[in-house]
Amino acid sequence: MARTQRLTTLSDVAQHADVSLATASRALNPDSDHSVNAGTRARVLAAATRLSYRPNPMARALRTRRVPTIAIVVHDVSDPYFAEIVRGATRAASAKGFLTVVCSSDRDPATELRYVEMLSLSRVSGVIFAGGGLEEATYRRAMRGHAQSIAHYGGAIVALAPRAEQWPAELPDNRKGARMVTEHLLTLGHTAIAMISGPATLRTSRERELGYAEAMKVAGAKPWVVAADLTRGGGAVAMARLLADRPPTAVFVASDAMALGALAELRRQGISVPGEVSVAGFDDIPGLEFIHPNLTTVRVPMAELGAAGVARLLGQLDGERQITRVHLHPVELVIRESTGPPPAANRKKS
Amino acid sequence: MARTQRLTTLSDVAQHADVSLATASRALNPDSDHSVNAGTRARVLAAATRLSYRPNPMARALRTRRVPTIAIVVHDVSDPYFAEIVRGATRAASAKGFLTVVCSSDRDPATELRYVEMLSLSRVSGVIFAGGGLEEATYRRAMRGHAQSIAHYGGAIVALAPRAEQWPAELPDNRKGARMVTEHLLTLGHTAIAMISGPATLRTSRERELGYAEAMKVAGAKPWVVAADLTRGGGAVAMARLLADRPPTAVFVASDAMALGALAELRRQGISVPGEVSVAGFDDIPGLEFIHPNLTTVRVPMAELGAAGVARLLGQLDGERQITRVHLHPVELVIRESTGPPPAANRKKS
DNA sequence: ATGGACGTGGAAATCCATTTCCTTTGCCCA
DNA sequence: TGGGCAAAGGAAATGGATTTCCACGTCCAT
Repeated sequence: MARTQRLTTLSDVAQHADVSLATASRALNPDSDHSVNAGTRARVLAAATRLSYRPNPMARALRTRRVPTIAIVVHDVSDPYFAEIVRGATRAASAKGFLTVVCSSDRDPATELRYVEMLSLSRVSGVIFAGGGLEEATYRRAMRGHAQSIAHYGGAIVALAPRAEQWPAELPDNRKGARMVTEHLLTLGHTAIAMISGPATLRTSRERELGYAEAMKVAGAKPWVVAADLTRGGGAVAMARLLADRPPTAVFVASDAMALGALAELRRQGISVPGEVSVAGFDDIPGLEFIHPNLTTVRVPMAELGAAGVARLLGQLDGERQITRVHLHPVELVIRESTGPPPAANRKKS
Repeated sequence: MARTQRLTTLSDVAQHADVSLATASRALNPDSDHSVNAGTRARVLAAATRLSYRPNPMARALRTRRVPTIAIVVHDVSDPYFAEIVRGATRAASAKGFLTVVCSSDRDPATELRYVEMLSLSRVSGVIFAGGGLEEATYRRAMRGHAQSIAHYGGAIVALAPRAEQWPAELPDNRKGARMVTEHLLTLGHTAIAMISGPATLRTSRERELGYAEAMKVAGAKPWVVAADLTRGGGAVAMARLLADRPPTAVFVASDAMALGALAELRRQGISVPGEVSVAGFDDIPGLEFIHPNLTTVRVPMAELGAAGVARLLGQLDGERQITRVHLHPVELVIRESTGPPPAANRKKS
């Protein structure tokens, strides 16, 4: 097709600067332990600029056995939670000269495994797992195999959600966040507080349930958890189920996506929020201030999580010593409009 | 850190199969025009399997000057419109054994240009531009340079939004969609129909404005366009501006993101939708059915656009003949709750 | 019988930057 | 003044696959 034109190589630069290949390389990579005379370096740099030299990433990758690319595996790029993480990660990565490949498994474990194998074969510098993994034996075995081969060639792995695999991790403080938001509801006077949680197989769900249960226990209130799909639709279905049963005065929803669905279902049934039922979410995805009522939630620093994952990964590659396996990122309660005191009738009871 | 262990190389395979390096390579890549004896090939294949040989992608990339990855450049991964496109593209790409790198410029032209240069140096197989470009001279010159070097090494380029550069493109039928939605509002009886459009520098905005203007002209109504940032916040600001001026009875907003902001502003001011003002969006981003009122909009097949972009790109790489430079994808009017007849007072007037 | 085509295999060049080893030079100190 | 050492430069090996060029043998046609 299009004729491939020869770009300027290091040896062109070396010739123009009248030095050897080795010296040219060293002049351009000052990190090396081999020093270069200031004058010589200046000559090389000048030649490089003049010829607008760009090192060939493939040659460099072949020699250094490292691709300047990191991968990020998510359940769904279209989910704002993951999208934000990706945003933070790509920004941090590109600042360090790394490209980011995004692999979206669409919540299918087989797809995820296929991706990870592909990544391991491509010898990416590292893989960031933004979402949780399954506990299932086949999945875990396959994943362990891939993780091992990644480790074999010197690739790094970082998780941004709690996982069975004991990988280095940058995690939001799920448990504390759940406790905080539940305490907020309790303080408002609620006692019939239900929780809509994610799938039981996900550790993130379990951590958030734990925080909720702790706060409820301290207050002497009875926990009441419904599991749902981690999507808007899942939230709507779960809320319908709660309402059909014995309507709570407050609902803690384990993710904002689900909370949006729950809110929609409440409106569909003409139930006022927070007048009759208070709703709180988790994550603080962007745009919550544009929906009605503005959702009370727990802010998870998603973009920061992504950036921290990249930093951690790069640190590992540089052979930095790992002090702790898990870094916990603080979360913050954001009180907006969707939570308020329970209706008078209920308050009397308590 | 982790000692990088030597993996089996092609020369290991060649030794075990007792053939030369060249023969081993040819046996494993049957596409070559150099034939290999069936028996010999079997020996090589057996050895490869036995040693669980995997070709080193870096070495291969260095030699063939091509990496099996395609890049997709977006304005903002967190924007649902782009997220959907990315979803469609990555899925299609991975089905063909390609990885996808996502580059999010965060709406900064300089960042975008940096990315594109990086991509061109990395010799990615192709680049998909999901968003529009600027008209500004400096930007266009730089972009032309990068595009040329991509073409030089045989990389492909595809656009998913109208751009000044005459690249092969898979585009939504913006003009028709805008016309359709405007006609819908006119049919409902509106005449004071304002449009909140995106930045004038974006061709997508201009195409949508064109469709709107056409429909308005046919109906003998006066067009009235306000430009805004292509974000929720931008939509809110623009709506506030419209309301402060001379409130229209209907507003066509050129993107759902902006429409969400506009809707929020209307609610903030206590204006009922569609009772007092009708609102229609564009794109049909996912989740619209969970916001209130459900937004009338124009469905753009975003994921399909992404997939079509990948298919087009791969076709180019295979040297397929391009019949037409631009493929137009049909859009569809989706009437939901946010549009209705104008209030009685206004209807009398008309 | 000879020239040419074709099928099959190998040696070596190639892609291009990084990194070993050396060698040379200059300086300091004993 | 000679030994030791550091600084600075270069030649060549290295990473691993693809591809070019060449050689050899076989078979068909002239």
